[in-house]
Amino acid sequence: MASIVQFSDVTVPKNGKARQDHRALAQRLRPQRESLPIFTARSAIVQQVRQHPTVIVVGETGSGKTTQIPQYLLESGFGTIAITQPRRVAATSIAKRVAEEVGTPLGGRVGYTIRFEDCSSDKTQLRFCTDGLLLREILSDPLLRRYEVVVLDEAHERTLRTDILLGMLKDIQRERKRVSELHHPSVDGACRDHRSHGTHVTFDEPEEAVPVVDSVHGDVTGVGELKIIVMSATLDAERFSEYFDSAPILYVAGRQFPVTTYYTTTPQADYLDSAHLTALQIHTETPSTSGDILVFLSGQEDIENVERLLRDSAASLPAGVPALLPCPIFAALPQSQQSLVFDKAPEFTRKIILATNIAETSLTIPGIRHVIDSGVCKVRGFDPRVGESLLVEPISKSSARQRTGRAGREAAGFCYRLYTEADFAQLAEDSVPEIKRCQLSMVVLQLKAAGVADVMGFDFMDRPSKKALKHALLELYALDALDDRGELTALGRWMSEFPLEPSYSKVIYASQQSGCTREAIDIVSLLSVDSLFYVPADKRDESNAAQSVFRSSEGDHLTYLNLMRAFNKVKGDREWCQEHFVNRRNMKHVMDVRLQLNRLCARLGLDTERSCGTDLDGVLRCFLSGFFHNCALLQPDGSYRSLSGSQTVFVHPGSSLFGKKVPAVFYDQLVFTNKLHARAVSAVDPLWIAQASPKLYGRLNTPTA
DNA sequence: TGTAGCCCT
Repeated sequence: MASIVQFSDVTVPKNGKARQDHRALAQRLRPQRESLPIFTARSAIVQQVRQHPTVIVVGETGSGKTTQIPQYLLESGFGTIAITQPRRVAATSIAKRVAEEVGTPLGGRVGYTIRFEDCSSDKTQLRFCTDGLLLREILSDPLLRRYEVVVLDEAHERTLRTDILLGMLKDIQRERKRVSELHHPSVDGACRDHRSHGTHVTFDEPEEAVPVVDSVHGDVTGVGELKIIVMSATLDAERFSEYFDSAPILYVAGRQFPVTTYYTTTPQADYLDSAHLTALQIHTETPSTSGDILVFLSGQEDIENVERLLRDSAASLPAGVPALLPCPIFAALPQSQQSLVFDKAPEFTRKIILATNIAETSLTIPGIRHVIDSGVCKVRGFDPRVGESLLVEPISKSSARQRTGRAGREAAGFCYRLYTEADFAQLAEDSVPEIKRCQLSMVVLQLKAAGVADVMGFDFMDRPSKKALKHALLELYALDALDDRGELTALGRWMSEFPLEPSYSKVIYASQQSGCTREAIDIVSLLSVDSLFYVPADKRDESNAAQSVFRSSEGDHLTYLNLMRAFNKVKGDREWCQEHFVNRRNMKHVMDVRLQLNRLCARLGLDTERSCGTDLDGVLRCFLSGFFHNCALLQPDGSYRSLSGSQTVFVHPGSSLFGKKVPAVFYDQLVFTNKLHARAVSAVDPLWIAQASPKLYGRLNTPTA
């Protein structure tokens, strides 16, 4: 019997050559692995993980903690390990590197799983995944029993998903400890000691073992304890340690080159002007061989303004000064233009990269030796009373340090902060965690579905405001996802299966009765990206004309549907997208979401082909059953006033209803920038709104006179 | 009348 396992390791004749190649590469990479600063701490790290349920690891960039610690655990006999990353590219690229170092093909012992892409197998022992994916895994496997260790990387970023994971993993760890003791009642310290010292003795299941069934987690037979490793790049590790019952903190040295930091002597009135002048000064006073310049700005508008200033200056540089090449980069920029940042500049030319926060963590641009930090960024905010906002705010100290560090990746560098040292001292130590500044309806639904009955009492590392939690509970109640005792309804359970905000899954639910599931899934998919079009600042009229072919007089939802139909007709042709200013990468994402939703709906027994044909009013009514709280009515003065908040809202200039006057609209989202802007807006009959939510607008149904 | 930081399922 046991020989089956041994054979599978030896007899793979076809891949024999490939396996040798993998091993040879791993051998070649070995000296490099062993020269990493973290290598000397190898046995200390493993020992700490054996001795403690949770360990905090603090390591600077280049310490190798992300690639090495999982391997150390694997080599020491730990079972299956999940390592989470906040970003998809990080999960895939790190998995590739680690597979090379381990010497096995990707998807074998080392693999990754992200949405739409699973490169793992039942052999996979090191699984790199996104934090959001592990969160969803909890819904189908509430104790994460397939993992012996979970490593939470980049925890200092405190993304929404990291924070929920922190709380849920803490719960799971406690629960697994409880059930593993339940399952081995006769064995006290001795057995656990054995396990925790990692002599990797595996115990056979006791013969008399009967399945242990738990009301929330199902059969919990044979569940061992869960090890948690929290990895952070900043020194705020004490908070993680406190949260995990005084977990030990391990510090690992990094490989960052020194960066000289300069401040302005006086506060700057206009950071765009200062950024432009500072970049010019660096460019003219240092040789272009001393590295490229990276400028951090708040958004697209800033970037386009500084780009214009630089282009003007570039035309009149003194003789003998090399050329300069401004390279903008932000998330909404099409991929083809984004990639210019990574291209080598022509000879005697220096790149000046103008970036948003995207260059702070999401991507690393090679060749940077000078950083200019404006000290600001755009921050998403949420207040149940005001709604969402997106405003320019000062960054935190840790964010400033992160930006500075971007100058010292390859050699010693320089950072120019466009604010005074006194202003720096005034900055908050860390940015406010996302969980305290976003809508929580999806978080609450997920927690409820994972069996957390008392959401208000959940052990958050940073607690969102009571007001925000109550707002989410009320919204879920209005959507019929929770009953009047706050318990998950059958519909709420059904909605939690969807990787969507609850409003959208409600729309899909409602579409069954209206007979427009196909249109509902299409439009929900289309709304899953920030922007379907890319409009360059200097081509607004041109793009307006090109996009008018999709425009529906009823609004954006049906306009988007027209776009998808046209996109499918030309099979997503690259040139067609360019001609119509359609963001092809985002459309690709839309089509991936659509496929996933179609499969999920089919699994849940929905007829995904049910279409309403040309009766598109039914589609809009269907959307109201999820968006009745996002409605506005036309006022006598021609403005729109939101129904639930009584605030004046403005139709976004990019909307097909911009400048039009209709009696009532609903919108996908409301964001305050300089004004309250409604994005993705459609016209509806005011009567439909009242009918969509008797709970919220019930009184509107009864005549008052 | 005038415009969207970043990321995830």
